[in-house]
Amino acid sequence: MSKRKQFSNSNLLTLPVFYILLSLTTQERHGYDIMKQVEHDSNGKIKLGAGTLYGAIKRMLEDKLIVEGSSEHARRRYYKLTEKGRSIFNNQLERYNQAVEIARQKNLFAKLALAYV
Amino acid sequence: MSKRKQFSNSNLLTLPVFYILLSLTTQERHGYDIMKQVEHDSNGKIKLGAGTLYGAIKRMLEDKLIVEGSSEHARRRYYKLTEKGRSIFNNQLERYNQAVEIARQKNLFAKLALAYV
DNA sequence: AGAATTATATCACAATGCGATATAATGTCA
DNA sequence: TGACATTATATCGCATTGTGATATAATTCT
Repeated sequence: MSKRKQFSNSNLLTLPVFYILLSLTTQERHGYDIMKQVEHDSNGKIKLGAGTLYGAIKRMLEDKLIVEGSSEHARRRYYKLTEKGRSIFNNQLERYNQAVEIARQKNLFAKLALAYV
Repeated sequence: MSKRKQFSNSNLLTLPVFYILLSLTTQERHGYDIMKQVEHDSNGKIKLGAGTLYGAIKRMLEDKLIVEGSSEHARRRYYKLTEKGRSIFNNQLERYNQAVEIARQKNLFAKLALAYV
C-alpha cells in the first residue's frame, strides 16, 4: 500500500535533494541552515524556496535518507544523514564525478576556459 | 504570449537534460542514439524512457538549447547543441565540478573509497 | 516598541519524469 | 519469404517534484 517512487530511475537525486544531502554530509543542520549552506555551496546559484526545502525534507524523511538529529532546540528541527542517505548521496557524487571526467576526456573544460579569456 | 519557465531556478538542468546535452557535445545525434549514449555515459545507471527523451527534446527545442542538425535521413531526426545550449551545459558542468571539489575538500571520496574495500 | 530576520509549514499550480502504448521501417535468419 | 527482434519516433495520462505566495510566530536589531 502506497509505495512511493514507482519509477526505475527513482534512486537518482534531483539537484535540490543532492545539495541538501551535501550540506548534511559533515554535520546536522536545521532547515534554514540547510537553505543558507546550499546557497553557499552552489556559489549563490541555487536558492531553495521554502516550498522546495520543506517539501524535499518531508520526502527525504519518508524515504529514510535523513532522520531528525539529536540537537535540542525549541524552534529549530535538526536533520542528519542516515546510512542510506549517505550511500545514495555517494552514488550520485560518483556519477557527477564520472560526468566531469567524461567532459574532461572530451576536452570540454579547455573550451570552457577559453570562453573566459 | 506564453513565456514558459516562469521559475527563477529554471536555468538549472535536470539530470536527464544534462546527460542529453552531454551526449551532444561532440557530435549531433538522433533520439535513439542519444538514449544509448546516455546509458553508456552513465555506466548504465540512467535509462531514458521514450517519454522522458522525446518530451525533453521537445522542450529543449522550444528553449533553443538544441536545433535540428544537418544530417539527412528518412527515419532519423538529428539534433545538435546551440551556443545557448552549450553555454548552459557548461554552467551546469562547472557546478557539478564544484560540488565534486567541495566533496573532495570534505574528504567524502576517501570515505567512499573505504566503503569499497 | 517596531522592523528585520530567522524559522517552519502548507497550498495550488507549474514543470518534468515516466511507463505504457502506438506505429512503422529496417534488420536478421531460419 | 515470413516471423521476429531491433531501431526509431511520438503521444498520453498519471506520478513526482519544484516553486512562489502566503501564513504564522519567535528572535534579534535599532
